[in-house]
Amino acid sequence: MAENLSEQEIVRRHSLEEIRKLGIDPYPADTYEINVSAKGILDNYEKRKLDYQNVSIAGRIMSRRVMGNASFVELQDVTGRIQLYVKRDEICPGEDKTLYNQVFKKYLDIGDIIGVKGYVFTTKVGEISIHVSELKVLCKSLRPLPIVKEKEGETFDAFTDAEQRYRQRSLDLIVNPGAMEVFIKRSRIVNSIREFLNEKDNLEVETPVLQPLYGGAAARPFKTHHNALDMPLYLRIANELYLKRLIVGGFKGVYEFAKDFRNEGMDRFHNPEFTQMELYVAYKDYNWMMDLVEEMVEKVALDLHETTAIQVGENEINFKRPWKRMTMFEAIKTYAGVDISKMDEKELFETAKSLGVHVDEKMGKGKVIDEIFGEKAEPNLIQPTFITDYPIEMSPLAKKHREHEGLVERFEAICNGKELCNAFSELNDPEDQRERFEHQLELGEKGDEEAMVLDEEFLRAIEYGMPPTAGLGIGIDRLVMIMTNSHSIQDVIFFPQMRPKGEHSPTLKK
RNA sequence: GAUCUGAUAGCUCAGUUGGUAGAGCAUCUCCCUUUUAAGGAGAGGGUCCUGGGUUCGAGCCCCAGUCAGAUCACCA
Repeated sequence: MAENLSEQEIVRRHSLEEIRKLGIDPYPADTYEINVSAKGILDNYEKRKLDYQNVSIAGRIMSRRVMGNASFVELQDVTGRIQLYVKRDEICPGEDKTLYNQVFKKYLDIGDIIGVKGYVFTTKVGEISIHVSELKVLCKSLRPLPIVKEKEGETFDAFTDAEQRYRQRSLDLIVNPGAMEVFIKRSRIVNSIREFLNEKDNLEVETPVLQPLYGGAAARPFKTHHNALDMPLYLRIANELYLKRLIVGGFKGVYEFAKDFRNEGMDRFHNPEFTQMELYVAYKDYNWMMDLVEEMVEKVALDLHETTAIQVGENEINFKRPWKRMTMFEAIKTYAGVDISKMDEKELFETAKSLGVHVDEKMGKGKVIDEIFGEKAEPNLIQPTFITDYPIEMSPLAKKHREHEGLVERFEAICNGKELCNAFSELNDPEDQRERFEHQLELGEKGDEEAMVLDEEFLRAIEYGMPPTAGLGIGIDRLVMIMTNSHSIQDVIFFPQMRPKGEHSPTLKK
């Protein structure tokens, strides 16, 4: 074991032992009372000096400048950093100078966690600091920390390696001042949505993650096994079919922030587990749902940024209501220059090929339309836009369009060239639903691995009768990416899935 | 899955035509009572991602692999 340790790790273990020998517990159990934050002091000290005569604060040592019998320390808490002025004769008022000379100077390191008490003052050079009168070791750190420094916006020795940041998120959060920001915003976005939906009298619910049949989306699932029941179970790819059963049961509006799992590729837009918020509201349709989505996302933007205009990459995106609305056919006509609304399957294939859109013989009519849209129209949709009325083949859970044959009452909101949410007037005709499932089974037999399976329990539920219902699924990770101008989904998920690597690979020990 | 790029000290990175492995910070030692990306001076620290190959000699060239990033394809 010991021979694997670096010099610095050995030194820190030695310091730990020395601290113990001096009778100091390097990992004390009792609470440390804190009455102030780093940011609080920096923001308010000038105005309210008297309030900072007896401060108590704890945090991590991020830098240290020892000047003999006086030292400067940067202490970091959750709000930021504050400088400490540690003077030997202040923390060691008697003859015994061990706490300063031994413990503080020799055995404490960058990365250790300490608690201090003292008063706030301004140094000669004008930096607001804490004059320390008491210092307590709260946690000894055994690994050296990357030292990131900043001056006038320039960063030195930044800990930027994306792989390291994702694999060691704790470290990322400690040393990169902006790292917490995105996750705090994520939490605020979720709160904002929850607040919005609760306000409108919807009920937050929880439905199974482990499902005997997976459904509600076109995707390949993760499969697992229940030992006692000796049966396969699937990690949910969506919770749609369960939430609709609750609507059958009589709830007016239900929603769930659901972790969904899809056994597919990973890239900057996809993580195998991701969060989706699904909402179902009885006696409403997709037009009503569009209004709701606009209102909700506008509120999220305002809650987060106090403006509806948000810079995302090179684009400024404005979520102010109302958003543009166009049918899928209109979008294709606008951006690809062809009117496909009256075309049969053969004409569609020819059109797709002439547009240079990748199609193959296995694709049905709906799939071809979707391909054309996805390649020609979607990337052009930067400002939030509702695309409505999708081909029926692609939407086995959506209600047939009240006017147009071959279409369903479905919309997606597209933003920055990517889908933001997906919604429809939910199919509540049980016989139609059964036929759609059967069609999916046929697709499955032809080798479509993402085809849905027939869920008899769900059919039984809607045979009792589900009121007309509007349903919505909105990708929370994607929304957070846009709202925080994050380039990759890995930047908005604390622990994105990574291939195990090296000696610390999480392997099962049996 | 495909293509391109990358992996060197705790961190950020250099490393020339193939010829003793480098810097800054961090660490260690000494000095120092208001410094600030780094107070001053000195010292130590390496599985050059892994495994083969070519060569008198490989961090560097060749082959295979691992992991990551970017782009593309599929999915939210």
